[in-house]
Amino acid sequence: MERSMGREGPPPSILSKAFDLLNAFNAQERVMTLNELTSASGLPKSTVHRLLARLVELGAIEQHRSGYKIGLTMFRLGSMPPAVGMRDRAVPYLAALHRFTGQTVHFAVLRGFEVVYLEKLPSEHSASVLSGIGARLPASCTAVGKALLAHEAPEDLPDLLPCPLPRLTPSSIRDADELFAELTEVRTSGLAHEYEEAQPGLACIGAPIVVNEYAVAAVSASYRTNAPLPKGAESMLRQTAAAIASSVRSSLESGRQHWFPREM
Amino acid sequence: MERSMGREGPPPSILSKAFDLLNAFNAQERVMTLNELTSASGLPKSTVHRLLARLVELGAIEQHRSGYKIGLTMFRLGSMPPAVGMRDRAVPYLAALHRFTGQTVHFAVLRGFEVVYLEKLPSEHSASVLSGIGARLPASCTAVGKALLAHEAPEDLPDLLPCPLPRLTPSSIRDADELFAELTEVRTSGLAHEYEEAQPGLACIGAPIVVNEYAVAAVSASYRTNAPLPKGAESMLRQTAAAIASSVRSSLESGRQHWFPREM
DNA sequence: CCACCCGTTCCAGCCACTGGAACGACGGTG
DNA sequence: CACCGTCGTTCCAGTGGCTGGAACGGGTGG
Repeated sequence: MERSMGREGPPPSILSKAFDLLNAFNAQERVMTLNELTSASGLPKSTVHRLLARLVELGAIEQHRSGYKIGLTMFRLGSMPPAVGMRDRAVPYLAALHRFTGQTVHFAVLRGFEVVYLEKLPSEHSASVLSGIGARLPASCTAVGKALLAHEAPEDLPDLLPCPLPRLTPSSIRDADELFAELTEVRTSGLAHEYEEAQPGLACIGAPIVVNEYAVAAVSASYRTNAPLPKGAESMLRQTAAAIASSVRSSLESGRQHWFPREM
Repeated sequence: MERSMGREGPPPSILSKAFDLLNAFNAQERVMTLNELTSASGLPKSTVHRLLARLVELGAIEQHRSGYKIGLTMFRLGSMPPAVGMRDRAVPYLAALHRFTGQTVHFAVLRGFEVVYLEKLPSEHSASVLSGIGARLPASCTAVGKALLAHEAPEDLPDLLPCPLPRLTPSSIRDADELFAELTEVRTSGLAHEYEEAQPGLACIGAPIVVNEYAVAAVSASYRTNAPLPKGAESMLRQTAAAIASSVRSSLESGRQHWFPREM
């Protein structure tokens, strides 16, 4: 279908199809039927059926009265990335920040030029489904992303930046130099800001979690543009980030894990 | 290798090998090298190398300075099973129980004849690595397992029970009738007990989380056999289970999810 | 300098994978 | 009751992705 062009795509392996299928599940409808999966994944029905049977056998998918859902094998594997350990350490502090601000709190790491959300504590009235757990967003459009990019080695940045910066709203940064300017400001102030750059009507303050000179993750608190954050939010955010950083730092020293923080 | 016998195993697909590889990662050493994975998975080195390359491309595995670790794609998928939503609802109550008892708290669901641990809040001095998050244990050897089995339809039980009951210690139940007797007692008392049946020196009290006549999950608190639980532990356990049950129940009514609880 | 371990690459043969098409079971409709 | 649409399931011959032993190169240590 997309190989009609001269673009010689990589030969589709059964593995990539399997993950296409798994990725066809979305967080909203956690139980999907075969035909839904067929159209959502774009694979031939016959192939989907065969793959489902195999994946069920492996526990990656479970049958749910004539429907399918992600299985607990995926849950087991999904709790194994090193970053998850960091998330677990951070959660209590995130909860405190969440209680204090009453707004949506995010916790994310950087992968390439994207942020990946490891935790999200939603505010009461959160209709937003962007930025669910595990979701990826362009770093330049989010407060956590700016906080993380600001602490990357400046010489690495040009390699990371996609040539036309991806944008989620008209307010999203479009110019690389403008981004650089913001990043240096983030580095001095210790806080990153985002105003309707990811989603209209929403803004965000973010703080990096710095360990060994690197930002291993970032926290943020978002707020509606028509209802500002409580007064002490900024300092609370700083405290949260600092507390998580020292927790991570101590786990590096005492723990048996000898990897460097930047590779979470 | 295991096809030397007349046993005609199912033809090994690339998918099963991929999951063999993923399952070769264990929670302790979260970053593994190619040769470690080769021997841990039992696959030919060449195959492992090829699979790793593909899985890295898909984000299922990430490279970590000449090592490999589970990637965040797995994290994303691993947060999608419906049971995870239930876990998130339960965690605050589990934390309260954990604070009260000071001992290891478990939260698990039933899959076939095995329990799968969705959450584990370890006590201070927990050396035990059995029953990590996502791990599976024979239901008959654990308190959560007994609590869950007790609320299964009695006519389904014989199909679930493996013919020789799997045992983890000399104290593990070996007789099916003995198990049945215990289950009826669990049903009347509302609590399940386990004494050195999963691990020597450890015991457990478990309570089912009952919604719509079915046990959708179970909680347990474990304790050393030489240091009994605090006095109010049993009633606290009951309260915890009841609180989680009503939370789940309300999420079923208000929520958009219309599946039956037993299929978590 | 050699021995050893690790990760990487190569390649011809085979067989698992492919996906269009046909089938049978429901459930709603005229 | 006949008809139609939808869903899950099964079939099958062609083919190209998978296979894994073996050989290669780079690094470390003895």
